[in-house]
Formats: sequence, structure tokens, C-alpha cells
Amino acid sequence: MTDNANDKVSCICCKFMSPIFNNLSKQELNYLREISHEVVFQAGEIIFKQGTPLTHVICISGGAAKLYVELSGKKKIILRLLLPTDIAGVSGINSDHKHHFSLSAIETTNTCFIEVSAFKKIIRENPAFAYGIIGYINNSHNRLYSKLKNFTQKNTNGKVADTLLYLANEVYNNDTFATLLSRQDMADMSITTRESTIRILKEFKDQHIIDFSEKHFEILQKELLRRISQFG
Amino acid sequence: MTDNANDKVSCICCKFMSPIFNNLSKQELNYLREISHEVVFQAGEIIFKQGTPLTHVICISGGAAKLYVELSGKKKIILRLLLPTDIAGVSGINSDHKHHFSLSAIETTNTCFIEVSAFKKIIRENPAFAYGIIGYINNSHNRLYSKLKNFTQKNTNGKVADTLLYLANEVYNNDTFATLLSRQDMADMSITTRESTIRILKEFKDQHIIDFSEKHFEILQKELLRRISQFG
DNA sequence: CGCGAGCTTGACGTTGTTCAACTAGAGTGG
DNA sequence: CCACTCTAGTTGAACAACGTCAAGCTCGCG
Repeated sequence: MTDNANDKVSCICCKFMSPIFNNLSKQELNYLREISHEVVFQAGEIIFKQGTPLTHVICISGGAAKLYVELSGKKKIILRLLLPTDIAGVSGINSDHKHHFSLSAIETTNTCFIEVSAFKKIIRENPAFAYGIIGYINNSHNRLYSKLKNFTQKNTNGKVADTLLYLANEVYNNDTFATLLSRQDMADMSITTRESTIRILKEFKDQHIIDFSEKHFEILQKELLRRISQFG
Repeated sequence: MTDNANDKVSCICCKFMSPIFNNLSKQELNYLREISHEVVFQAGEIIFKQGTPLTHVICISGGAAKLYVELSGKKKIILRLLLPTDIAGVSGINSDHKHHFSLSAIETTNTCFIEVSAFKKIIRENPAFAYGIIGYINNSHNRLYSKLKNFTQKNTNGKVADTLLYLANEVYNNDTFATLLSRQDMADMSITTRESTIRILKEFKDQHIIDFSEKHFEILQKELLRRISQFG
């Protein structure tokens, strides 16, 4: 974890600025920029851990991080990957002020730490910003609802197919991609075991639905994969 | 569905007023009261349906309603029961303006319909209210996170135990209760089938963990039930 | 060369769903 | 008053999907 406190460029006014800051005045942006800190995390490092006090909202301005809920034992559910312009920690504001999930870098990741109190201050002073925040939280809330369906109803084939489609469509924006995620990570995204994930990936490969070697994946029959995800 | 439009008592200033309205001025409360409508639903009637446009925020001022996500086929997940002072629909504001779940009355239920536009107006004018709303949404967001754990990791015994504890602790506030929910409803809350729910309830009864006949339940060994819920 | 981490494969057992049948009670109509 | 039908609840049997366990495999690194 490298602290570049003197580098005030930050994601508040860089090209990776989250759209939720669009409603801010120049003064407000400057204020946030003043108090924010850029921090770089290396792959594998934990950005924050579930259960710890929520002191900062974190903006991602480079790299990628996995957002996961820790369960009993070593089990975890990876809910999504955070990419530049994504934000974490907003869902603790005015709630119990704890992190309800952990965030860990899967590659070198640039983050901006903004004190929650500053966020609060601006929410109270700028209603348009507050309204934007409400929209932002509601969107993630609704995303969670659709995840519920994935996680509770689909068979394992469907869940793995879902993970592949998520990676292609929403993370790598390409049907061919090389990922840094391990098989265990992909299992944690699909709520299943490492072994089952491997077996299903192989099955998909045998049926020429996907192709892969090691961490390089290629989706060959996307429509079919989509149907497996939907009806599986 | 009985419309008592002329009855302006409503939940905005009644004893079932949701705490989220605490930050409102007298004028704002009056404004909301002016434009809100009280509507009474009978058991089994749908208050709103998943996918329909979100036009009103709905406050519950009497009775009880089940909040559920509809899945393919007849399947559904009942996420929680809404009771007086609960609110529904807030999580669609400034998002896609659709309902992401359905709400249906399980007994005669009094509701207050407040236009979303009025909600928006006040959010934009009263930052303290906006801040309160953010806290409210975040709390339900976080509740959903803990549900994830229940739904994806526990065995069926654990999930049914969880449902029983939820009903006793959070709905009926009593270890002995008579419910209006059917076995199917209890299964939909536990993400399992009617048959499995019945088998497990019977098993709990045989082990003297609970007792029941028909819709009347009594929790005999709460601590044990809690352990089943936790480690199941 | 040896070690460890991540990946892969096979065998096995359990859990829980599915299907089908049966019961009980409530409502309906001859 | 007795079929009937419909719904909700219950039980049993059979099957299949998945998780668990155990063993090997590959590759990189000291």
C-alpha cells in the first residue's frame, strides 16, 4: 500500500471521476480534492475489510478490485468487481457506519479515499448531490435484487454461465479475455465449489460453448451461454 | 381495494408515521398529507406488482403485507413482511422508476400512497430528509446483504429455522404466534419447497424444538433453533 | 531437485427436489 | 344430504445434482 498523499490529482477531477460527482460545484470539487488521498494497492492487498468502521468512501481510479461478503470459514461470495469510476462505502452512510463487505485488489489498483464526514457535509449542503447519491444507492440495491435470483434459483451450470457472461459483458467488454481471477474466485462468484466450477468449465469447453486455456477465455456461443444462464 | 380519499388522517401524521418523516417541517408534512391517499387492501390483494412503473411510495399504517421477488414460473422469494411504519418503493427513486418486487396484503392492510414526485421535491428541498432517506435505503441494502448469507449458504434446516426466528422476533414479537402465512409462504421465505418445509417443521416438532398445529406455532427451544439457523 | 500453490479428475454419499398419491376441510350444486 | 371439486397440507419413494474427499498433476521458485 503506497501513499501518494502529495499527489492531489485524484479521481475527483480526473477522467475516472464517478458520475455521482457531476452535480458538484467547483468549490465543492476543490474541497473534496483537498481532503482526499490517493492510495495505490498491489494485487492481493485488502483495501478494507468487512466489519471495520466505515471512515472513508473509496473511489477506484485504476485497476480492479473484488467486492466480497465473507461468510463463516473460508467461504466468501464475490458480488462484483469494481473498476475505475466505481465507488465503495456509500452504502454505510447514515446506517451503522460499518463495512458490510470486504474489498481487495486483484491487480495494482488506484484508489481515492474521501472522508465520510466530507461526504455527509456535501449531502447536507447540496440536494442535487444527495438526490444523485440516492439514485446511485438504489441502483446497487436493485442490482442486488437480480443477484438474488441468480444465486438462489439457478443450477450450477447457470451460475457459472452467468459469471462468464458477467466477465465478458461488464468487466472486460470483450468475448475474449484474460482474467486475473483464480478458479476459486470464479467459484466464489458463482456460489459453488472450485471443483464444480472446473467441471462445468470443462463441460462448456467440450460442447464448444467456450474455449479456454489457463486464464485465457473465449466465448464461442454466446447466445447458448445466455440461455444456459437464463434457464439453468 | 377501498379508496378512502376523503380520509386525510393518513400515516403522515398518525402514530404509525415512519421515522423517516421526522425531519420534515410542519409545512412539508401538511403538503404530503394533502397529496397522499389512504387505500385499504384486503388479504390476498396485490398492492403493486414487480415491473410496474413506480408512481407512489407506499407507507403501511395497518395490517401486514408480504414483499416478494417473482421468479420464472410460479416461484417467488418472500424477502420480508411489511408492518405499520414500514415503507415500500423508496428504492426505485432516481433509479429506473420500476418496482423490483411485488407487495401483497396478507390481511386487511391500510396504506398511504404518496406520489414519488412529491418525495423528490422534498428530497431536493430538505437535505436532512434526504440524508435520512439515504440512511433508510442503506439499512435495507445492508439487510439484503445478510439475507444473501442465509439464502446461499445454509442448509434447508437452517433456512426454515431462520424463518421461524424471523417470524417470532421481528414480526410477531412473541415465541408463540398464529400466522396467516401458508406453508407455501413459509417455503418461499426459506427458499425451498412446500414439501421440504413441511418435513423440517415436523422434524423440529418431533425433536420438541417447536410445537405447532395448523397455523399456530410455539418455539420451545429458541437457543437450539438459533444454533440450527446459524450453523445449518 | 524438492516443495507448495493452484488446478484437475474420479469416486462416493448426502441432501433436497420432484412426482405421485392420499387426507381433510370448505364450498357448490343437484 | 350426498357427491363433487378445489385447495392446502402431508407423506413416501426415487432420482439427480452437487459437495466432499482423496489423489494426482503442473508449474514456478528457492
